[in-house]
Amino acid sequence: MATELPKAYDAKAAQEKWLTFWEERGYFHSNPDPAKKPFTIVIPPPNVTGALHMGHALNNTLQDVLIRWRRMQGFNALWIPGTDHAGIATQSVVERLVFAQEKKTRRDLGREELVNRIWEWKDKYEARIITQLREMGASCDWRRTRFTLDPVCARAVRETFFRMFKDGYIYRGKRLVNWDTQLQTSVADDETDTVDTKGGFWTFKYEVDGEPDTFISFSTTRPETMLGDTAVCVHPSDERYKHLIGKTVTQPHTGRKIPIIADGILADPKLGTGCVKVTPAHDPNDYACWQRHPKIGIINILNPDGTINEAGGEYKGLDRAKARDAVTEKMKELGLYIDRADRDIPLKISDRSKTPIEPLLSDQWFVKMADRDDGKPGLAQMTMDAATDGRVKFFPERYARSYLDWLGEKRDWCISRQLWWGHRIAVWSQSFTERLVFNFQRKALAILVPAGADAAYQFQEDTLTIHIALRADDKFKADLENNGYRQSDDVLDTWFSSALWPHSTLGWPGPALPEARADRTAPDWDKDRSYYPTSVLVTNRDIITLWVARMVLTGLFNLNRIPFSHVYIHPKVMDGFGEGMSKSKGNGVDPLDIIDRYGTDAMRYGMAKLATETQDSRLPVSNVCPHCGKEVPVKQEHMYMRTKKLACPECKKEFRPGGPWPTDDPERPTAKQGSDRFEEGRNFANKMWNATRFLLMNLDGYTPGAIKLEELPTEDKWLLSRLATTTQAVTVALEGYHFSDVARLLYDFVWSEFCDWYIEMSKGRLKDAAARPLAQRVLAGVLDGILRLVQPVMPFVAESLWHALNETASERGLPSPTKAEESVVIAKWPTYPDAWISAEVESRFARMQDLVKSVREVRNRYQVDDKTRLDVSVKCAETVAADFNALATFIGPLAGIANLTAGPSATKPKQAGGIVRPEFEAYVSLAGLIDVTAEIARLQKQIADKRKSLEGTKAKLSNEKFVAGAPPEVVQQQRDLVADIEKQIAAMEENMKDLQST
RNA sequence: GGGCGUGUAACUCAGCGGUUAGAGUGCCUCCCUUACAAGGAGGAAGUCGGGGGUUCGAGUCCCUCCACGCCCACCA
Repeated sequence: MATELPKAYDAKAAQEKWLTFWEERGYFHSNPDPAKKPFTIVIPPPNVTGALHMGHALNNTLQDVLIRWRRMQGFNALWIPGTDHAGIATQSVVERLVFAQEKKTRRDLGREELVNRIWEWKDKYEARIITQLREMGASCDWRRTRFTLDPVCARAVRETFFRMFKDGYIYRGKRLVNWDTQLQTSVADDETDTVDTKGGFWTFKYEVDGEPDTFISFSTTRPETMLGDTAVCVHPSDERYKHLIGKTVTQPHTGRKIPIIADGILADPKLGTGCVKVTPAHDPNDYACWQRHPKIGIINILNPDGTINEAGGEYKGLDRAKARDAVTEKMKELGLYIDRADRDIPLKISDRSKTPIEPLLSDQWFVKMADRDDGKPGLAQMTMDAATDGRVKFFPERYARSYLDWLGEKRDWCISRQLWWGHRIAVWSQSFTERLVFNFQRKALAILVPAGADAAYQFQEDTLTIHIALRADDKFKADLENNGYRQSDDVLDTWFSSALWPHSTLGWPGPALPEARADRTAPDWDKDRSYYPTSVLVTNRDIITLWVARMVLTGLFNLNRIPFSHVYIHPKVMDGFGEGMSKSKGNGVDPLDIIDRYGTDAMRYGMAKLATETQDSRLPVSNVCPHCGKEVPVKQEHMYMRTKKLACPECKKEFRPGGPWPTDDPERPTAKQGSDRFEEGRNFANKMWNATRFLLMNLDGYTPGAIKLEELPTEDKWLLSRLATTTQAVTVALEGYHFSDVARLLYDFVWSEFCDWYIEMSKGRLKDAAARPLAQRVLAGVLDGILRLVQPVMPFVAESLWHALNETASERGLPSPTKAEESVVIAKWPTYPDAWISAEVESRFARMQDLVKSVREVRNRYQVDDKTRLDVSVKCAETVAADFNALATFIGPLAGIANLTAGPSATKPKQAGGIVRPEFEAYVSLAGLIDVTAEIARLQKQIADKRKSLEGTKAKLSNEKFVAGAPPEVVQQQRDLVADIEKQIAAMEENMKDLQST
């Protein structure tokens, strides 16, 4: 006797149970295995800044679907999890926290202490992220969990930096950074906000040297930068100024003679006066101009605190705002001031200090992307080639373009960051004030650094600095430090370590050095390299340039092999108003809210469903009232924490809208969020649960056995045809990363075909002792296939049902039964014979469905009693082919079914609705119950519609161009259609006559 | 400014040159029928953003306009 399942699927219980089960069995752990082809994915490591959001839920669900599917297909599937230290983001989160709690800045704490605090934070959030991933069902190999700052990754970073440094790909250069004058640090672009601010637009003039009364005028929004002007620039083809090019002007505040130059990129004749002052050290465009015209020079006028430095002469020490006034005043005195206009100017503000950013020139480390003339490959070109020659393929293809366009600029990559949280740059430097000393030290290096040491040097001529990079912390590091060399304070850009992720996680460069061995779970590159290159990278489009391109770059640089052959870019989850989700907007949704309310399987199904080819997808959410459970749709004003309380329209009690609230409020609980987009998945899981429940209740006396297709009843043949078709389609969809199709195909087959039709039809057979064994085998066999197909997307419900089924029917399957695996996770991905797919059977079945639907329609329209309903049903059933005798119990007990035949019909199931002949007769015989007038009107309209479509089709066929131009099968299709419509019209007209005669 | 993408039912989305444009949710009617009310049966609901064009044939391809989203650049 089968165990009876509870009435509804309990997602929570299943999740707990199977997570433990899977892990105990070690299904997700992978070891190199020469007998199996590897299928590898590395997770895009989530930042340890906080909790996972819906974007992660989407990203990880899709990866898990692929991994679980490939595992079933027999691949050696490995999914490597991990997290990213996310330099700036994490450091600033912790700095803010420390300041909020202790009123201490990072300077108060010091480097070591701050870094310790961040490690504590990291441990906490990493654990939380891993827990969340596990709860989403991610089948990662947890024993291989990596962190971009752990010893294994650190070693890869150090090695890569060293190699690039040694080969001259890494160099020291100048760069304008966003300088925060209050925090006295540089900040990344994404740590700044640009706001329109009221400002001025000043116009001044400089007098041309040697030509009294000849002036050249220009405009600026930042007059104080005149102190750092090193040129005045016009467009080379601008007739107004052509004659002045090559002459000089005297910068009045500093007395410097500066040239008038021509630069077609910087100067735009149509803007302002057509002439522009050039301040290379304090403006990105001017800086670029200087790079094109290095002889004009570059002068930094700012101290790190935002005051003017000695280059500003008499203005030295003034704050930049005061300097602005003073400089302007001076121009007025000299009669060189023209005017000032009010103007809204975009002002960059530091996110953290909320003070204006100053562009400031500083020394930074760069990776050179351009082509080289020494025979070594140019990194950008090399990386581009991998995509153009198809070694790396993008899905959808169009994203290759962002990758190529961006790399095509071959802009150098600034890799140093003035932060404390990250991989500290392993370069020891010393600057000298005298060239002689510099040259001497340079020669003496051979003595300082012993032969055979893994060290590389660079000599920076402009600052008389020697840079020494070390491959590891060798013994002589102390000697260096004793001789005045200091390790750089800077750390590497986070993307530098993420760029190595596909090979650093596998233990490259191996074998492990002592510091890496300290990590007991360290991978072994010698063996694990067989997982490289990985199979597919699953990520979103925002980081194609920042991350994807750089992984390809370092993969090629370090290993001369691409890191992955496919890049699948999935859509973004937007809020209900079409905007991207972000912390600052406060419109994010917590996946745990969704899991809690709908179950993990439902969340995963929902994620798969929205992963369509082209579109970003909106996720409108509701606040679920914490008091009564009422769903209150989220409005835009609820976000950004603008609405602090909401009253439930149902129970009138107050709560806070869901969102990232900094503190709890016992008076006003925060609502969890829900979204009806996950109901489909929840219902689907429950549907499968109940289909299995039904089967288990009808499995008494089950015996396994092979089936022969030709001996099966039509509905079985139909079901197997649909199963084989669906299985093929799902496999193809997975191969092409069409996750939405996967979800839809599964849903349609299981619900609309297996449950709605087949199970209903099987009920009669299950009561019939003779027919019962076969029906049981087919049901069990098909359900077996369904669970396998569903497992990658909805593993928890699949596993629950798999085990339930194993209890009574552990031997099952089609066409021949086999012993089921102990878990659906490791079951084989199904394949079925092509020969099962039969258009003829499907068409016959469709005809039957049409008839049944018509009867139902009539029944519904006229609320007839049971006796009459039976009459209609009988009448209908009599018209159905004998091989559908299973219908007996489906539409009503059957009496005297004759060998009536209904040939194949071109009608498809979805075209039901038109009333066809046989059952029409039946209900016409119920004349007393029918509203004849209404029915006639209805028919008339239907006939008119048909006529119209008939005419259209006929017109098409009488068009010579169509007959000649369209493909023959299309023409034939149209001819069939005409015949079909004519038949339908004839039937309806007959119906009409019948009706009129009543 | 450049690039990419999107406008299809009340909402969220499929549909990728060829029958009468589909699904889920929501809505309306009936049904607690021993798998499932998280269910069953049926129904209403769309000049496929506007305008041109190509084609025998256009949600589907081209042009253009209008809205929206994302990325990159720029705003002396």
